[in-house]
Amino acid sequence: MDESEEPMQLVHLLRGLTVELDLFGAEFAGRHGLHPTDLRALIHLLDAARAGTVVTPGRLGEALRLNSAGTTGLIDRLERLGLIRRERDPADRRRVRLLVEDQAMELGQAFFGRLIADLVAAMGRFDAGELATARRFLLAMTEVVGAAREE
Amino acid sequence: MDESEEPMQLVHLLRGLTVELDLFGAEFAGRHGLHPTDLRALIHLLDAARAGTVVTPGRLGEALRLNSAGTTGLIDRLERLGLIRRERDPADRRRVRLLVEDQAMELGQAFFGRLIADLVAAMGRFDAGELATARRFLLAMTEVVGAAREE
DNA sequence: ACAATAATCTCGCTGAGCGAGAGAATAATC
DNA sequence: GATTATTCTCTCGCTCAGCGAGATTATTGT
Repeated sequence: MDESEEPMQLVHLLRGLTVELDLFGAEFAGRHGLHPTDLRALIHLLDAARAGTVVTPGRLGEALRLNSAGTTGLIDRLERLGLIRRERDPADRRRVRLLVEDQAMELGQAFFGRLIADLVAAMGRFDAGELATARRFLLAMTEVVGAAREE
Repeated sequence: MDESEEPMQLVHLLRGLTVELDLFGAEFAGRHGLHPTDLRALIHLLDAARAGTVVTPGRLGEALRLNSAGTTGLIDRLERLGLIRRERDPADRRRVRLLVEDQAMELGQAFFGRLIADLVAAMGRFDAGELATARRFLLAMTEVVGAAREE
């Protein structure tokens, strides 16, 4: 591993950025009585809600790599905090739908709002062509990591 | 939050990338009988080893946001796995130095090696100017997240 | 010598997540 | 249309990571 090469600098930057984001999330979670897993679940649920997708315990557990027992515990926790609600699916009554409460939206806003505003502001110092390059770069890196995950 | 804006796409890309990297790490850890925290500790120790820095339990715990009891447990685990070794500092004998074993280097190589090679290869499809832009971009984003962590 | 400070470890505990399997609803096969 | 197979969720008992409080050992200042 040659540290002097430019690509290695970029690899370290990528890693450093993910570390910072993780720490940011962990600290936010801690301040609000959540666990890192709870926050990840919340993010997933909010994304799904915005996309209009139905999330069931099974799907949530799969996304977070938890088994069914752990997933039940997670949902119990979030429900106890008043962030989500269980509701039987009337069509297929084996299923349970997970619905996010308004309080969860607000929490998500508190978490992301400020950070996103700051990130977008920082992006303002780049011109359109540079942002396009950054997007291409991030897409390429995401693709590589995704591919590496499939062995 | 307007999804159609280009900056928002970039924010989501950043988040998606960190998620992918986290999952990659978690899956690697699981396959090798490690916990996510163990892997993070290993990365920290390997970085320090390459930089020639002495790592003590106190410093490690601070970096990972663990208290002293949790840190002791973590070090016990890593030592039991033969990845690190404790050694009293002869200068200040209150201190313990954490030394990484060769096996840990190999594990780190197994973890990073392939992924880094793939990432660097993907960077080959960008010219020098584009890579410089990507670096500036990542630096700017890292700075914003870091600043946000300090309230 | 004798506090005061620093670094690490021990003890007891809480709780997240796992494995195994139960319970309830739906789908498939005869 | 009864019986078996399948799907989704939940319960139970357990393990172990990490916490709070405090003990232990080493160093530094007066």
